[in-house]
Amino acid sequence: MFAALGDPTRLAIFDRLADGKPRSISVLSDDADMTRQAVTKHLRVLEAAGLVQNHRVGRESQYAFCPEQLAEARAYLDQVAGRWESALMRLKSFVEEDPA
Amino acid sequence: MFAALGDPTRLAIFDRLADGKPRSISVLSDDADMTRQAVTKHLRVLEAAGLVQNHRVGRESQYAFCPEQLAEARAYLDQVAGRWESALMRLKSFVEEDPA
DNA sequence: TTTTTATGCAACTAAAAAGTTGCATTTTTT
DNA sequence: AAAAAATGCAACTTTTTAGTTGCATAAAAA
Repeated sequence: MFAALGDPTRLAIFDRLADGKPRSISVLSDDADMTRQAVTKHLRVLEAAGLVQNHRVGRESQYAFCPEQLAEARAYLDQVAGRWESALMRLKSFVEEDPA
Repeated sequence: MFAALGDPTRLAIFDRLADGKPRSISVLSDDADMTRQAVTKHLRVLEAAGLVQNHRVGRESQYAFCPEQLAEARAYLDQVAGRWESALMRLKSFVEEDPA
């Protein structure tokens, strides 16, 4: 999922969808400087990563923001940051111990 | 920087360094199932993304966890999540308004 | 000082990702 | 019914990324 957000085009699409409004492939392709097919591929990568959801309505396929995986990514980063913090703490108390 | 964490090998290295202990390239290569050179490349990608820091001591080059960019990533995800939340709020109040 | 250990550089190969093109299909619109 | 709009599928090219190999160098150890 970091890989999915790692591509600038995908990050831009994801960011754009964060306002909650679902958008069709063609709408998302309009202001991208690449083919509709390329955008389609990116959307599928985002979908596979669980970052967006897709449902077909009539002839168009709407992609919408999906918050679950986002939360998971945040949780992971928090966990790493937490480990780092406690490592710092241990280091600190090690330095401060044994004043003799 | 999402791209840097997007590779499983790099994520593993990064995760491992989160205990705060700096490690040399060879130490990090020992239990990786790839060449030392490959690990070196990954470390440089992580360094370029500001996720780890490197400093040479004697003949070995020690890589250590670097928290700044991590915080930035968290901030970004928080911001996206925040936008999503307020979009939900607006939608909710739109639905609830105008009971007439 | 000879030998090991830890690393860097550069050229190369291989594989995955990004993007394009052409054509077919389905749903709207006219 | 015919035309237009929105997609999907598949094959293909291009670019990047991952990983390897061989050789050179600097520091530490014997």
